[in-house]
Amino acid sequence: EKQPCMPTHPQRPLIIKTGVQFTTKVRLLVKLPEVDYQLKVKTTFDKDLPPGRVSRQFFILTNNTKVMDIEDYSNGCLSVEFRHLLKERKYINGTKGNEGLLSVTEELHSLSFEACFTVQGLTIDLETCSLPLVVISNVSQLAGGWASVMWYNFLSDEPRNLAFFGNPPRANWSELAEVLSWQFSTFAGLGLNKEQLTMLGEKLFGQYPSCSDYQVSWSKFSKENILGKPFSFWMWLDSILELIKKHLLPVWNENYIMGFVSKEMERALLKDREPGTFLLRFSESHLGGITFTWVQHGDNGEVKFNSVEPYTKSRLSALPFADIIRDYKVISDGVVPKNPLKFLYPDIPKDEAFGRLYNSQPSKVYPYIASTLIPISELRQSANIPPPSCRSPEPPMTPGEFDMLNAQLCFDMDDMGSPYSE
Amino acid sequence: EKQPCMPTHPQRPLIIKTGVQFTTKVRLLVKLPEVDYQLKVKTTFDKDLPPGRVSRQFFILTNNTKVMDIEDYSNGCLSVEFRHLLKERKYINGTKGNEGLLSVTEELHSLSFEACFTVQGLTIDLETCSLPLVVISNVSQLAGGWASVMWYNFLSDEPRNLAFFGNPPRANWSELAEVLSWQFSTFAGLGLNKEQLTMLGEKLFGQYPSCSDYQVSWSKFSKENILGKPFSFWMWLDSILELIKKHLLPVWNENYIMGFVSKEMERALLKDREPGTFLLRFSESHLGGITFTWVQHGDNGEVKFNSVEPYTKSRLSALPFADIIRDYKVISDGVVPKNPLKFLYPDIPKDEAFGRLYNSQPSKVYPYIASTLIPISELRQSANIPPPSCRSPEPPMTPGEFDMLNAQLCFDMDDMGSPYSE
DNA sequence: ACAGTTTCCCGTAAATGC
DNA sequence: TGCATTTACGGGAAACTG
Repeated sequence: EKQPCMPTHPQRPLIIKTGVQFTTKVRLLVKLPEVDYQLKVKTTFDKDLPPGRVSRQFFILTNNTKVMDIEDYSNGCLSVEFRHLLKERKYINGTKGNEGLLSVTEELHSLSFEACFTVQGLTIDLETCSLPLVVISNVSQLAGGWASVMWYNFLSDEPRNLAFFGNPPRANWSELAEVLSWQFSTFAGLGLNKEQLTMLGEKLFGQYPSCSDYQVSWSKFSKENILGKPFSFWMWLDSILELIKKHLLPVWNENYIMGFVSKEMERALLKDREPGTFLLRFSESHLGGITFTWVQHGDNGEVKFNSVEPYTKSRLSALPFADIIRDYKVISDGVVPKNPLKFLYPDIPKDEAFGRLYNSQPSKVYPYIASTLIPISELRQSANIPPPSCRSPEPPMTPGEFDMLNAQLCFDMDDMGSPYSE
Repeated sequence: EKQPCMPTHPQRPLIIKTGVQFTTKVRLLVKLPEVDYQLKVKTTFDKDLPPGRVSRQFFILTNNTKVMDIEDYSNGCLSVEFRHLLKERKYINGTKGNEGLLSVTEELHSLSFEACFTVQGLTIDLETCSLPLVVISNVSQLAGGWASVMWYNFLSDEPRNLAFFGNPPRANWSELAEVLSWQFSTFAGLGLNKEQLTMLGEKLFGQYPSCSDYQVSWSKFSKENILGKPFSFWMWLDSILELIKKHLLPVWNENYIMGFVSKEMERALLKDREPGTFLLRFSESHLGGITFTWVQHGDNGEVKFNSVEPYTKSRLSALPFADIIRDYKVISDGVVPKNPLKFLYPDIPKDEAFGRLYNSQPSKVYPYIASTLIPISELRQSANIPPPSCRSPEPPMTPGEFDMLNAQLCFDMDDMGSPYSE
């Protein structure tokens, strides 16, 4: 009869941050005969939690009951706004079993809603509760929390299995890929295409043929670090989502960022292209970085590839990415600097692609001389040697432009709060 | 017998921000005969405030009494740490008189400390209170609050005149100048010299001969906007202090920033200098900006001056100022870009002055090509016309290098809390 | 010592009050 | 409506805590 849902961090529901206010909506689905009846709803955090399961205990700071008025009732929806959830004592719960191995973002909580009313001499108790919630204390934990929320709602059909991460199930890659693409389409506006997802699959499984029924463990997805890197697969992917959201939105949505391409594939794609052809790719070695790679021909006709040092959020907040592409210059030994970027892969003239996205105009600040920042690379001969062993022949592949899936995803997080009622 | 003082915001004592913890120290100056006596000290905010004088009322959130233990007592100093001061109801105090004209940063408060103890059958009550305090709710009010604290402690000899800003006295320019110089020396490390102070005086009084006994009103100092500008004199000066503190500290302390020079003076200084001689000056038109002006010779031998668009904190956090000076380039119509900055005024070769301060080295990020941001100006002929009417002859003046006062200032804010005892 | 977690709090943006 | 003031909270960093 009631439907709870949990918007908190925009676009990342079911995550609550301590000290930050959050809102809850509860909807009464039955029509009450008495219209002027005032329904009091009480909200409790972690109402009847199995003790010893959770190591942190929280409570709601503000008044936890609210009256559902007639006007609220008219649209059948009661909205309650709470402020500030605060941490209390910690259970030192024995650290036995794998409980102790759970991180805070794997610890699931819930909100309970209770109401009681009398109709025609009949006393009716209503109770419902939210989907599992993750409680964080700093935005730095948001990515980890969101991984949990995704994994739970993607792989569990139980409404409230707070012990889910004691033994989390694996995901089929083909289904996980859909979830990841959907992340990009809701978070950034445009999902991932087949090639991009293939590259992500290879990051998880290695260079196997794209057999799509591998399984991914929760640990591999978001807990273990990628081999040789100090971050997990999801942390890496989320850093890219954040980068897109804050600094690359228009470029991403114009579908100009190939983004997920292995270096080998990148070279295979570029090698037969016009010199000055470039593509945009996310850094695999650092969190939240984007680089461009362009192809050029050396003096004796051999093909050379160059990639700039990836741009991170701090650089991009000094200079928008489209302007970097417009203004980027390579200077070598006193020659007039030139922009090596001519065609966005496969063959779109740079200004045709990015023209509309250029931002910074020279400001008119009379009597001063306007000044802009120009990203510049000094290219000495020695800096331009191709890496030792990367001339292995690449498997041929149809380059082709991106054609996005735009699949109608049946899994829609906006509805996550409503799959059941009591 | 007790001395209260008030460190809160580092370097800006006597300002308390709501929601941010602050500490108070109270010292007992008499030696008590009974050594093992425990002294309880109670702290009250705005204990006996004349009602109707203050429009906001605050209270201390945490436990406001603390015991002074023997070990605390051994160094004669009790330190109490409080958390979070919160705003309560506002007096709507009639808005009569000029009370209504006071801004929050002019509203003075105080902390009272009380203790009671019995020695040899004699009951002794102790009470003391702090110097006037300013309560702010956001760092954006810090500059305004600090102006008040300075003005009060500089011009009032009363320990606790909370109505001070109902009719604040004027300051003698010669004394105010010392306070301002002292601000730079405590805040940034190096004070202001005579020439710099003269320029500041002219900003306040106009182009009069440097008669040093003008008086500055409180309003002119920090309330009224500078003619034609959307900020007051102190707001402007404080924005520069902040800029120095965050982005220019080494350059400032090396005494390389002339900073406060009128444009006329600047031209007079530069006009006979070697082409490529430049000086560093703070923007007068915008808050927290620094620019450099260099002299060059035109085709037909005439002297030309150029200034870049001032660099503000956002630009400087993308690129340190010394690196900007090192890398700055002017490009005009396809010519190889050149750095026009050669000698720091009067004649120090640029790299000799700034060499030690250069930061960013091309990062080694194999296999990527390192990339840096270069500040660049495109100089077309049309952009280089001297402003309409600024060729009036300048009064001659000895240029000379900076020789700082380094005056031993007798007014030391660190001791502000201790000038009286009960 | 150290890593996971929380607290602290500046500084921008938005909301609120007058 | 505009300005003054407060609140909100992201994000970097320090502090905490087992």
